[in-house]
Amino acid sequence: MAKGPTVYHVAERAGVSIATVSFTFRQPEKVKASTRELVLAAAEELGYVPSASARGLARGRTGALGLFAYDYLLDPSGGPGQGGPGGPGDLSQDVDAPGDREDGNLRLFPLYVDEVQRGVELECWRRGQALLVGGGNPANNEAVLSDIAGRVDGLAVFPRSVPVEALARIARRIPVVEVSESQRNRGVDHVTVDNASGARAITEHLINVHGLTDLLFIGAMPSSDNDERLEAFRGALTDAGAGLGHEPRYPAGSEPAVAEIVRTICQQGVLPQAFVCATDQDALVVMDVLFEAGVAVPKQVAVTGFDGIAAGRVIRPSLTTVRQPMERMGRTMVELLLDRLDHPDKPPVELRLPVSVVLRESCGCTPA
Amino acid sequence: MAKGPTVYHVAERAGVSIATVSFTFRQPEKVKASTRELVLAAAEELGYVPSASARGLARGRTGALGLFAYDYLLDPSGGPGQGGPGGPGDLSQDVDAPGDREDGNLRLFPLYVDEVQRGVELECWRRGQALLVGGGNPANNEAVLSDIAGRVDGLAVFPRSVPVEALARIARRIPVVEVSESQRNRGVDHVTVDNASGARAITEHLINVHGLTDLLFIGAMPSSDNDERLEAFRGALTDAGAGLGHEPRYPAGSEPAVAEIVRTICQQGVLPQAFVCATDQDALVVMDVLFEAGVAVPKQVAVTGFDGIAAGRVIRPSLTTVRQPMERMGRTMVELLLDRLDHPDKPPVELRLPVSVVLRESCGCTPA
DNA sequence: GAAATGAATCAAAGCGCTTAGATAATTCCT
DNA sequence: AGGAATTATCTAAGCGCTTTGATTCATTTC
Repeated sequence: MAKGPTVYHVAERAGVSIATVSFTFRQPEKVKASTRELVLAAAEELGYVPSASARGLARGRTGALGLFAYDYLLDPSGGPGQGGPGGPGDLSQDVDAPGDREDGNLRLFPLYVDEVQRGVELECWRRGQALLVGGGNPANNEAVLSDIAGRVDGLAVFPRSVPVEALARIARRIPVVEVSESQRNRGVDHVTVDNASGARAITEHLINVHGLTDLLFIGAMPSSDNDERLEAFRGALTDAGAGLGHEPRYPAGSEPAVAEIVRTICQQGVLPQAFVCATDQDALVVMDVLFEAGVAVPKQVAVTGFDGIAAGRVIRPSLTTVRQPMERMGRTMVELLLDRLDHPDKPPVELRLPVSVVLRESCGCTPA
Repeated sequence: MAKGPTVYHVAERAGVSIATVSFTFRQPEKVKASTRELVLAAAEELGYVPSASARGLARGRTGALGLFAYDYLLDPSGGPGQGGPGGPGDLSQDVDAPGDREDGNLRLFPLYVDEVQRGVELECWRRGQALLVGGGNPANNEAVLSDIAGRVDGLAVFPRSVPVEALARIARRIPVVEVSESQRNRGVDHVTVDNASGARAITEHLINVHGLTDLLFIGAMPSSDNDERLEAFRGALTDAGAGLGHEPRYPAGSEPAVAEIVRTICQQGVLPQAFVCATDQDALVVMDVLFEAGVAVPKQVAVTGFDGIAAGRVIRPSLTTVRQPMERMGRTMVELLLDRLDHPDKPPVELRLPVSVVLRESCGCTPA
């Protein structure tokens, strides 16, 4: 590509100074209409496109926001450096009809994070904000993160995608907002959901509507969200006067570990009345194993999830779950970031968004 | 945010020149190991994050690729400035269980473009490439586009998201790759699929396997892809010695127009044996209307689509279609872009990727 | 031990834009 | 008409980094 035209070329062509060219684009009202036309025409003829690098350097702001989107599907361990592959491989078979796999790469899409990402994108677009979407790369995660940080004015990150120290380092330079994980990274803004209410509501539903009291809580990865859900689960059980027939099996450590636990339970024939899963993904794993073991859901055992991912309404039986407002969460992250840019000194924000219980088939309800 | 540390600060702290600092990050092997440690330590302590703006300006490259992703769901007319909202509103009800709507904003996700976008992202991440995802905004589309163009070294665009002239203007500065629309924008690289083979194969399937000959081709938006599909459809019919019992209803102009046409056909009781739709989205509209009209698919009439979007395997009956390798297409776009950066003078490339027929329920087949 | 060779570091010139502050061109009054 | 008050434009100083060519330092060779 021939090096493109710059302000200098446009200025010369229009017979004005480079300052006027700049003003024409950044503060049109400061330039006399006739001059503006001149400059615009020159720019048009030359095919001038302002360099964002130069602008960013001069202004001290890049004008873009960043999203660090670790790919949980490539590395289902729940985060970088926490374990190897080996995850929802066979699981996706339930969802994707055979032959629908893309290049042999089984994928379960969109996931929770994907929908949040969608929200971030939509909100940025709505505001005409440039958005840099960075990808976690199991290998050189930190390098990528640092690269992105150097390109943006604010950064949105997903839970456990980044080591705390690295995040803290970035947060010293630019605003950072994290979704979930309210406990960690106390210096940065957070967007979370009301895990407690959700978990309590769905547990009480199982108890009150379906008359189930022997419930087992299970989940693969530890996180503050999951901790809160377990806590509320316990609370609901206690309040209902029901004991813990089955001890929670959380954190199981990984999805294969969850599968193994459920498999063992099936073999020993000590099924609970319901599996209350920490996340939808966990629930999918559980249902997968139950299916293999010939255990009928919800007839023999109920299953519930948490998140509201798309796959949950696709599988049979469809998954009763607690839905997070994922798109809204993404949008909110953008709002917080932009707000923080204007008010760097406001104390850290932690927004909790409401959730809603979605009753489907897996708990025994039959939706319309 | 306090203005962050720069090369100058790091250099001073480490007792070297700024050049050495730069070398430490860009060409580590040129710097003596001991010096490197010194610099790295200083950078670490200071929390130094290199400015991408400055680097970009100095190097003449931003180091990022761009994706211009017009949101077809916000504006289902198929492109900016082609019509208002009003589209798959009720349609998504088939897919989303009630209560699953997000903030009243019915969404059908992921769409064709979303999956291609996914491919672009994954490939960029894999290569550690920064990716700027720009959003089309029905209002100031061109401004946004220009802004993005100024931020990246290469741009991937979706069909009909950008007026030809605007695209041409950009393409003079940086490499551009477009997905589909092989006819337009002849100066830029293209990634397309073998529309003809796909359309022919699925048509022949209807004819040979299901013995249907009275087929109606229908689609909302005109595009070179759809043109090719219609062409192949006609060819298959001719070769089979079957006439056109029903004239193609393409381009219908919009999704509501498609719905209207099908509705009329139902009322007049002149149903074809099958609706061969230009896209999956068209097929979903068709099936939606047929359902309302009480026409059984595939019993009374078969329906086929083209694209292979996720929704197609979710609805009942599931949609027989021609699957495009969407993720691969996205990945290919990135490859082309990077390749083009190294070889600016190679003649324009047009890659055609193969497609595959996916037989599901809507044609009368019953997949495993 | 001096010259020659190679390695490591540095000085300095931009990259294309923004934006004070200075200057020039208009407009408004009296 | 002449000067004050505006308005429009320009001059010039960076913004933080990369990179060439020069310089310095360390090592090798005769």
